[in-house]
Amino acid sequence: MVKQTAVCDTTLLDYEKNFKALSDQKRLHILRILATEGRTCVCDLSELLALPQSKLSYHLKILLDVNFISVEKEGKWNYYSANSDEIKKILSPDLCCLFYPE
Amino acid sequence: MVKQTAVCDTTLLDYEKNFKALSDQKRLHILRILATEGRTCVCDLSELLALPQSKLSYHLKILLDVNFISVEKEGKWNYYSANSDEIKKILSPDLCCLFYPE
DNA sequence: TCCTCGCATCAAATATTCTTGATGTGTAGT
DNA sequence: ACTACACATCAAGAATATTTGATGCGAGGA
Repeated sequence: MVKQTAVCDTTLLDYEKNFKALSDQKRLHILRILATEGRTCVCDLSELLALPQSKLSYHLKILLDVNFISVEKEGKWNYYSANSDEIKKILSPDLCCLFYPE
Repeated sequence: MVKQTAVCDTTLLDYEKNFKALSDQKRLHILRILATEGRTCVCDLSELLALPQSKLSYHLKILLDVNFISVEKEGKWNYYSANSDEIKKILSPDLCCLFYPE
């Protein structure tokens, strides 16, 4: 047969980026902590995850870029939290225990 | 505070692997074709996706390893199909139009 | 103003993933 | 047995992603 499916590669590219952001244990762990603990500053995350600050920043940026998390800057501190609505758009409800709040 | 969340790293590792399998445009395209067209042999996939056979095999193996697809061998041909149940365990219903059959 | 802290960012080194072309294996036809 | 086909697998190189330590920058506090 060989019939071309209608393909919106832009969309697939977007999904690729989203899944890439999720395809790392550390980032999944970050998401879970943010989802369960709520707003958390980088220094606390760094301790909770036992990650050096610069590595953590690197991974936070990746999650930020796909809008799975967001930051609020207050004085010297940056507080991160999970955007559970965005996460729910992608992930099944079965994964709630891992990544969704409450 | 700094309180360690109960973490099952094995589980996170599994999810990492699942999402890694999804984090590639070509593999997402493969999944979509299998989901919409149903059982398809490698040679047809190769044409549909305009991928050389060896590259296609590489990506099929990755999807196979996480059980998002399965093979049936018949004579000279290998027919692949999407395991939509497995996919549904991971992905939100919103993504149905892209990846789920019927 | 000077110093410190919390964090982002950068560049270099390393690790992981993907591509490519060649080779191997099993099946079917002659 | 020989050949052709459908596909998997391998090894080497190319491309990407991650780690590491250093540096930079803004917000307070002294």
